[in-house]
Amino acid sequence: MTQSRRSPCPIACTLDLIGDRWTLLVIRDMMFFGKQRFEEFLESPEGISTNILANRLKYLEEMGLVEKQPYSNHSRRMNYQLTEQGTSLRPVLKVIIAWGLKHIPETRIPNDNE
Amino acid sequence: MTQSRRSPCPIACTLDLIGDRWTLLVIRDMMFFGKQRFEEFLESPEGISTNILANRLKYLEEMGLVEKQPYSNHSRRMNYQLTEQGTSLRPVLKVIIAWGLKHIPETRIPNDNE
DNA sequence: CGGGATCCGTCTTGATACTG
DNA sequence: CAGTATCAAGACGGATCCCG
Repeated sequence: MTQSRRSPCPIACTLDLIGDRWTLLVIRDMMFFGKQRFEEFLESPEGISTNILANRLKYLEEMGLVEKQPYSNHSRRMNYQLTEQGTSLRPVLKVIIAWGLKHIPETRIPNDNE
Repeated sequence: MTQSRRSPCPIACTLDLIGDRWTLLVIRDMMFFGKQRFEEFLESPEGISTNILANRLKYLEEMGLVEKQPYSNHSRRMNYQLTEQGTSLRPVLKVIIAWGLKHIPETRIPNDNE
């Protein structure tokens, strides 16, 4: 995952961060649905599997887009929250949503876990 | 490649189209550098390999984002051009460029084949 | 029970060699 | 020049296991 960059191009570098089929969906769940826990991400309709989710959360944490905090002292619950860096992706998500809604038939804003 | 959709979410569906490490770079080359031929895409600094490029071009054509035309009657040269659908991705590219420039160190607008 | 880690079969990726 | 064939390596998806 820590590949050296392919070029100085901001598109190439951004794709190295979030250019796959899952990462932005995890960020979507945090940003628009307020999800914070491992199990909540698993409930999303796309059906991410546990190893992929764990991998992406760890990578997002390493890249500084997500912060992990213990939920309390006495449980293993973890909270995953967007950092400021992560939140700054909102315009990217917004424009992708707009493009998808306009150009891909039968897409629509889903509910929480639909 | 013709997977059935994971959900009606516009983000998920858009990622199924362009959510990988190469597709948007090919579109970048067409949109901002005016590249049209197979060989030109190969010259980009990220170093896409020929089978990946052929695969992505074919898929983009199938999805209606790119059109392929013979360059002339007497050569095998092909021209790849963005369709209107493909061109409509410009705002997506723009916001990704802006995000990358701002949030990833040492990124910059590259020249043609740099 | 929640949050993973591990294993395994399958699918995808990518580098290279090869072809018309 | 514009791809296709081949093949190794890696990613994915699912199931299972493990640990507090």
